[in-house]
Amino acid sequence: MGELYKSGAVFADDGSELQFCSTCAFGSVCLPGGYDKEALRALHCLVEHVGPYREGEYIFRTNDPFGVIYAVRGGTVKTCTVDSLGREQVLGFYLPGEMIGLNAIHPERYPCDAIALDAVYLCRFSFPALATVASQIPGIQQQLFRLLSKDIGAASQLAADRSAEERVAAFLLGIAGRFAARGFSASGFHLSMARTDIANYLRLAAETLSRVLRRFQDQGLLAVEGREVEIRDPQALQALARGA
Amino acid sequence: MGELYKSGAVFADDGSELQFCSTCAFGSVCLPGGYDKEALRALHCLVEHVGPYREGEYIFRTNDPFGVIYAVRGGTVKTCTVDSLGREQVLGFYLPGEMIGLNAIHPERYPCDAIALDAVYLCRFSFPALATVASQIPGIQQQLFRLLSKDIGAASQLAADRSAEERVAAFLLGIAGRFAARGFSASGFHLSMARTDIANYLRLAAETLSRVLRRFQDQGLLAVEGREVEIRDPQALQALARGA
DNA sequence: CGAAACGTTGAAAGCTCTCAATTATGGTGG
DNA sequence: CCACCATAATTGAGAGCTTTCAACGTTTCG
Repeated sequence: MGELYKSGAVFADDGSELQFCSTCAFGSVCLPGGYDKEALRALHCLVEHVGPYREGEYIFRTNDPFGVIYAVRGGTVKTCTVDSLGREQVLGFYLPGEMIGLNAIHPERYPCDAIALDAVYLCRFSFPALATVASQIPGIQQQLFRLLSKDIGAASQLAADRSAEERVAAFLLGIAGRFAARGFSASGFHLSMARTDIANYLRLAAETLSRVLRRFQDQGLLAVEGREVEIRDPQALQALARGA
Repeated sequence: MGELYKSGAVFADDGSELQFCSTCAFGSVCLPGGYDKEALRALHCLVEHVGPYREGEYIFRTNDPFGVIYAVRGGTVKTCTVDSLGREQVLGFYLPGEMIGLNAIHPERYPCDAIALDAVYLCRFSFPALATVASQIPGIQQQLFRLLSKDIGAASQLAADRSAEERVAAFLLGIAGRFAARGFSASGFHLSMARTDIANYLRLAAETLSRVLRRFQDQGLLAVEGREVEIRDPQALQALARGA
């Protein structure tokens, strides 16, 4: 439930802590199997577990002053902006293990809203504190650089000029890959976001997305029932995603 | 000219060095007026001035192993990818003071080509060395985080779903702002990139860009002669960029 | 059960693209 | 210095993909 500030003393109860970390963006530097025990302790010292946020709840809002970043521990988050005409633009979806708020470092304010799509649990890191730790532990600094760099790539990917089919295929494969990376099935999964959100994220009309999904189903590439997706022909989808 | 490795001893001849730095992405932490003399020395110690690259020359290529990032010292650089079907996608244009290569940290390979659009001079930083300095000098680490975060914002901006007119208006104002930030005129400037590149960057056909520019001229919003641009009605452009 | 939100399907309109032709522009060689 | 070619930019017309508008089916939940 509520928000628990984790003091340094918390290291004792390792069990559950490490569970969380196994899916976290800092997992690689943070896990006990890893060689950097020191990093582990430092991180655990400054992390706060927060949540659950319920569906529709805001984690932060556009223009909130920046101070913390989050790792998703459970659930799904979407980030989005609303422009001056009131048009919403979904910027990203975040699954367990992924990081939110990195795009706020520069403007020093969150440049988007972050909204829970289901029950969401997060790890919260004070960014100044994290930066301090990062300057002492190279692995953590490195990981932050990597995460930031990765987000540039993700945004560039989204900006690519591609057809509706390419976008949808790439999106589904992307989600599948991210689930797979966390040990879930890459062929069958549940989408926790609405069609409208997916369509908006892909810069398509909801109707277009619907039609593309139907076409893919008719071609036997996948099966969709509501928010349940089963990928039947990853090869073909891959080809489509690359622009076949 | 050739590439000069700057040893620590170089600090002596300050004049020209500081000239360069005044337009560099590290200017704020690096300039002598700033409070961090130490940062200045550390950076000067590991920077290499390289160039000129001539128009069309590659600074790095897709899949080159990552090792260095660059600050543009003079000239203009474009970055772009070429997808499996041979379609080019311009990712960005970089003016003096801006940083290239940050999106290569994560994949550990450059995910794009970087090509000189005119005579280009760069400052080259070994990234590992820079990271080491960053862990010793908080201001530099902070600046790197900022630069990375800023690039996420830039890429997201590009990914936004906007009409041709919105894109073109925003692009021109963006360039104007970046020139202005460096002390040049924001109302009149020279574009060092071809129409095709601009169009591609904006995810438009070259013909569409041409038509939008004509429309803007006919409406008295700007004057274009070849690559010379004069912004006549920034207000109106701003309104268009926001989606009027 | 019924309202409301969500998702799908159909038809028509629109914006942008593609194709084609024409006009500049720039560099090269005579 | 001018002719000439190659490249870049502009303009026009038609096609196409995606969007918009509208209606209908479905699911959720009070």
